[in-house]
Amino acid sequence: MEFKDNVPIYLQIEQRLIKQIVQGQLQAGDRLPSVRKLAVTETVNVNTVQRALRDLNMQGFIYTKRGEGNFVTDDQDLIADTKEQLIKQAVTDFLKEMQGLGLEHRSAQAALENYLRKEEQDGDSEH
Amino acid sequence: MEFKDNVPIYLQIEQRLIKQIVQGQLQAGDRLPSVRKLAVTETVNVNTVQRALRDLNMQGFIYTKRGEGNFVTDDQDLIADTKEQLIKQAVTDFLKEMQGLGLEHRSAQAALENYLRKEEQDGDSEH
Amino acid sequence: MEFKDNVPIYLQIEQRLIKQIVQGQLQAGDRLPSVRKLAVTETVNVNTVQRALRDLNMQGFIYTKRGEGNFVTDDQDLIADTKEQLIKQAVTDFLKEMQGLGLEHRSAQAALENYLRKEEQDGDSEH
Amino acid sequence: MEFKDNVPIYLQIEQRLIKQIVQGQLQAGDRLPSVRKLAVTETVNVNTVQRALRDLNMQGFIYTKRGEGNFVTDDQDLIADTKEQLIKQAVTDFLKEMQGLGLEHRSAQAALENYLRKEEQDGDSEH
DNA sequence: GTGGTCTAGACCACA
DNA sequence: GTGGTCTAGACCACG
Repeated sequence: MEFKDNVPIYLQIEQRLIKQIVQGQLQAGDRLPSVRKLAVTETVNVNTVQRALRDLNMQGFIYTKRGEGNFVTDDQDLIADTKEQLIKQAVTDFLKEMQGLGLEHRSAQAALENYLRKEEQDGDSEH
Repeated sequence: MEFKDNVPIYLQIEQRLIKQIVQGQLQAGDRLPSVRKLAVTETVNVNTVQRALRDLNMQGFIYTKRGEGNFVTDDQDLIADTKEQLIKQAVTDFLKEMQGLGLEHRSAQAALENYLRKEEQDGDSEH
Repeated sequence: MEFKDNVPIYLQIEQRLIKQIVQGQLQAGDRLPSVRKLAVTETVNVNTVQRALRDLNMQGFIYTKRGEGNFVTDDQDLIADTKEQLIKQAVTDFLKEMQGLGLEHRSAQAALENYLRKEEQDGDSEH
Repeated sequence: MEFKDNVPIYLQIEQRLIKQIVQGQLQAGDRLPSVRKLAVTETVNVNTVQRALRDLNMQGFIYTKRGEGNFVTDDQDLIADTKEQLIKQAVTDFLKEMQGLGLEHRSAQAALENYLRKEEQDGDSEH
């Protein structure tokens, strides 16, 4: 049983940026905030941000123009593939969590459906 | 933005035990492993285990018989309520995660359905 | 015309280690000197060495065992491919340099042959 | 182990000019571009160019006519000797590089021959 | 301004 | 011991 398995900050930053790209919040070609700005908003050292961006660079998610900044890749396939993979991960994580609570896959699905139905009923009273 | 997700160890132990109860792995009236045994299997200090058990006691999940050990509560309602709550938590976590990937609730549900269909197809070839 | 194009130290370290692997001075499975030892022998900061090793790791040339050290990959294909590529690079660099001196490829080759013939004559008198 | 290969700029300029002379791009008796023109094309300070030319003067590669400019030497022997020396340097550099990759001299030669044969095959399909 | 490199020194986790 | 992460601050190169 492993306790305290701290995800490194630079990885957290990477993951957050990847999500923003995949989600469309950061569009292809968009310029990222400067390394120093990110360091401030994340309340983290400049080097830590740079390490994250360096990784994203090597993974193809962003590209760097020296003296100008970092930009989101135009490789739509990469973005689509990543999104698919992240979704699959979220699904399996959910199923595993539910299994830990004693619910098999189809039961987990039923619980989700049940939740959504209730939510929509409540939602109706809001508009 | 929170880094450093240092969930205290005793809380992690509590959560794990609660899941085992809710899931049925630990049945009502079952005796828990001794504090010392738990300390070993969790590779953790005895005091840490004791703190976890004290909390579970206060929350009603277990009760202590002096000289005999700790036992799972017989309060089926509490167990059921907790299970329901944990399931709800898992569902909302899942939906939130999928939303972070740009999928609204019904899309998230569709992705789950999609995953399960594929899984069952592949699973058929295995039996 | 670009002057002063300083190759970063960490890249120099990477290249030197790759050559040692390709050349066989570092064999598959060999343990590298520790990060701190390398930092001393290269008279360079620990972080700089770590950056080099991290890159080599991602490129597959070495793998890390936490708490034990860094080891040369067993992937003989990767080593062979890299060697081939480095040789090709050396050849094209040589041909380009000779071209800058007014020698076309076959003339460059002739100059090399000429040099080796003389060298062997001189070498004969040494044994 | 030397890092920081800061070859002085004026030396780089000298070497480039020498190559141009040896290669025949600058013929015996040709007038060099003016100091100011060179300073521009090399994106460098005028003084730096002047230092390079002074050196070349002392080495006999060029001579200065006051009020007219700098001219390439007519000393064909000097040019020929220099060329020979630069070629030898290139050859030994190549051999040393290949040795660093584990190839002895004759193996290096074989790799060169191998490269040229392939190149000529590919080249045939291009014309 | 931008990013890139490097250092010195700290603290953590694994074994 | 090992490697991994992070910081604070310096200096460089590009534009």
